[in-house]
Amino acid sequence: MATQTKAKTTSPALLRKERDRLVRRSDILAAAERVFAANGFHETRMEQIAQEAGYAAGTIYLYFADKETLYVALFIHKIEEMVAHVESETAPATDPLDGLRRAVRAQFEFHDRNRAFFDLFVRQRLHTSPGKDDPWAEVVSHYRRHFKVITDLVERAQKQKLLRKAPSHLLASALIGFIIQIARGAQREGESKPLVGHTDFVCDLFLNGAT
Amino acid sequence: MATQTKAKTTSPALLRKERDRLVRRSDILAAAERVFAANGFHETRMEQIAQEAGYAAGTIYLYFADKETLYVALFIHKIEEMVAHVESETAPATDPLDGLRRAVRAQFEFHDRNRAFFDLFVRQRLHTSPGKDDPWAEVVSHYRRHFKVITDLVERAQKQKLLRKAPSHLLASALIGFIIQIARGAQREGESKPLVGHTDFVCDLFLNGAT
DNA sequence: TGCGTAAATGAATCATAGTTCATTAATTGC
DNA sequence: GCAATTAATGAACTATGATTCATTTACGCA
Repeated sequence: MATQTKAKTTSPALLRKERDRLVRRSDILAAAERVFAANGFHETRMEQIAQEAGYAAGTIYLYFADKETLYVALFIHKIEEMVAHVESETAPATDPLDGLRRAVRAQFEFHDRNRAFFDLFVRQRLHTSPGKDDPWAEVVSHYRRHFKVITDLVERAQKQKLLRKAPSHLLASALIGFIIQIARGAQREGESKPLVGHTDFVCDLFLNGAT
Repeated sequence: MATQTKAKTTSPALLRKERDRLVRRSDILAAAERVFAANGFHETRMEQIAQEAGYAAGTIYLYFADKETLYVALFIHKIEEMVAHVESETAPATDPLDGLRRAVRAQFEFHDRNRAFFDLFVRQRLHTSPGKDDPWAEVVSHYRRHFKVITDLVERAQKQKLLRKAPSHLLASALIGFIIQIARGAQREGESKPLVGHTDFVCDLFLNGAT
């Protein structure tokens, strides 16, 4: 095989090993997502995750240091997915308001595809006590990226006088808060209709008010 | 003793007993509030609550059946407090829009006085799996009362053509979602300014939109 | 086909906290 | 003041579940 073509790394079928390992890691992460999303962190047993992934309990520890590490890894993975989705859906926007509409839709889409996880996400404590090197600090910084996508759109809209003058983070909060609240309401009342259908209403209300 | 003056109940200084017991119960509840609010349910040790209340660990069990019962009791107590506050502040309103403004202010006030608990509250899972007699079902019904205060105001405003035609629960969600999101943002960024200051902005944005 | 390495297993370990309850202290009525 | 009743204590008991690790199994390579 054309393996060690160049330097020290790039082993032969050792790459396959590496890749397989990542695949298995992903499988565990996927199983963890299902179980954590259904039951929350504390109510989830490592045993359940292992079972869901088709492994024995001990095996998970070959891939993740401990339960919390696994949980944080899952969070970061999912937030990245969410941000990526919103960013890519937003990219083709013709103007900032179109961008906001796309962001709202993308947000609802992610939601509809990740009901249980999203609930976990919005219920996560997002303020880390400064001082210790809390693994959650990383999650918070990812969360900020998500928030920033919206804030940036708001700011661009403001520059073009499409939105009123006001602290952009407050306008962004209004929009995001509304989305989350609708989602949680639907969850609480056990509704199963997709949420994307609310996109236009949300945008209209946000832009024009309830009057 | 002038005990059975009339019928069966109303004992002499047995009433004092009863009252004292309730006071001690309240003390424990207050201690529980501080500790739960600071650390969340799972991270809170019964030992801590006992200490905070100035009792030994076992004593709590003379007043509450177990940890969850205590937690639920606290929740119900606080939500009642919140609803009562919002209702009483809303009552003197001259018209539905004034009522909404008062509700927003009252909500922020409660917030400012109960930061930590409020965070606990908004992060609580509010959808109970139907089937079992989950003690949380009671909490959810209390939550609904809170939500209903806003919804009713919205509906009255709609009847008077002060607000657009739209499902009242969605308009209410917009308003509540915005309030919650602002509060969480402040918490996340460690801001300590009171939130009541946002009242006018929130109302204006809700009524007139971001344009 | 057989050996050496890497991966998986799952029973055993260990730690943590919720809860109990025999004992002690306080309070009340006579 | 002194039993009797009630409340508080906190050490001990349990249950639970995360994590470890000695053992087994599977796999890659010659």
